[in-house]
Amino acid sequence: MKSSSINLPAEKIIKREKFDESAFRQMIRTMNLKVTDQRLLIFEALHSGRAHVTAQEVFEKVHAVDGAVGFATVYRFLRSLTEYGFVTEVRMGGMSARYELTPKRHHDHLTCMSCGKICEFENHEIESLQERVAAQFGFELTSHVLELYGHCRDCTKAKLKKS
Amino acid sequence: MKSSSINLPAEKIIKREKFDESAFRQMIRTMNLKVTDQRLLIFEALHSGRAHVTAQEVFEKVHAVDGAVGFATVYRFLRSLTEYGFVTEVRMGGMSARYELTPKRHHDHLTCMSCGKICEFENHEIESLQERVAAQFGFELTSHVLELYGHCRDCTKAKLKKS
DNA sequence: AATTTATTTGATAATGATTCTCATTTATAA
DNA sequence: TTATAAATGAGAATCATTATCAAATAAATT
Repeated sequence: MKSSSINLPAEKIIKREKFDESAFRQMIRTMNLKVTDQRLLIFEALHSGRAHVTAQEVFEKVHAVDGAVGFATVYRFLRSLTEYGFVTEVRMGGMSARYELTPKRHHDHLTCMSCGKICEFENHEIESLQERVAAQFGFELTSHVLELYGHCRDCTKAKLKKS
Repeated sequence: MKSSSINLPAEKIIKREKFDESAFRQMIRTMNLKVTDQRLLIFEALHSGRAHVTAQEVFEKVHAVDGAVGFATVYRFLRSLTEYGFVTEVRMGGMSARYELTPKRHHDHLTCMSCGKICEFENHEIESLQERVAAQFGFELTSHVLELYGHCRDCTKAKLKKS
């Protein structure tokens, strides 16, 4: 899909906790799945580098380590992880899904349409207003998607300079 | 895509203004496009029936009137309309895009995951909190997606009765 | 350690949504 | 009425994702 959407360029690598293999093994067992090298590699790929990756990107990282791993395995496992909530799926427009290890704290995203930078934020006021809206309509809320799009300071400046 | 997502069933038909062909002709000219029967049919399809339709659904409605109209024409025109903002694209998870004639007032959606009902709402407090968040990160906001998911009163009741 | 068995895997085909191609048709400006 | 750039429709192409299935393997059991 070439489409109207932006193509995300590099994103800053975020500082992250040390890779804890045994924790991942535990998660896999929690899902009633078997611990395999492929699955550990997928976890490793999710854990290092940029926070929001496509299945394709995960595949490429895993493939670089073990060229025998196939697409299907990556997609399959990402799906399981998403179903169990260990991984969160983020979608922007019609682009391919991006995945991240579910963060401890819930957060939403603010994306720069120029450079692709993604900022994470949490805002309790917004959350509770959402609950209120749902209640007004008699809904029980199960989840939500809040994605903000705009231009970051650097890109706004850069654009001004050009014109 | 069978996937994890729900398949939207029927949605209440919303009361809408009278179909105004000349207004649509005007919009087409504004886009620097030519007025064709196909395009008027597509407008007609968007204007009547449920508010949020897929390209496929639009195609079927148009096709029922004129069996000669093709997919491509529908997709192409929906894209133009979306680019010019006359139509708004709504996406839920990995499902196919749904389109609606851009409403006069901006609004967001609250969707029932059981029956597919879509409620529209607007909440200025949420909007301005979004602006505040963006400002905190030095972003200029251009757009946002806020989709709430849950279960409507009827479906919640129905589920309770079953168990 | 060897055996068993249900899972998992990878290659590849299939799918579904959407876009592209291109020869033909058509709206509209002149 | 004509000229011509734009629009159309049929079908191929693409892209992300999922399904299929025979071969490989984790882990429970002997």
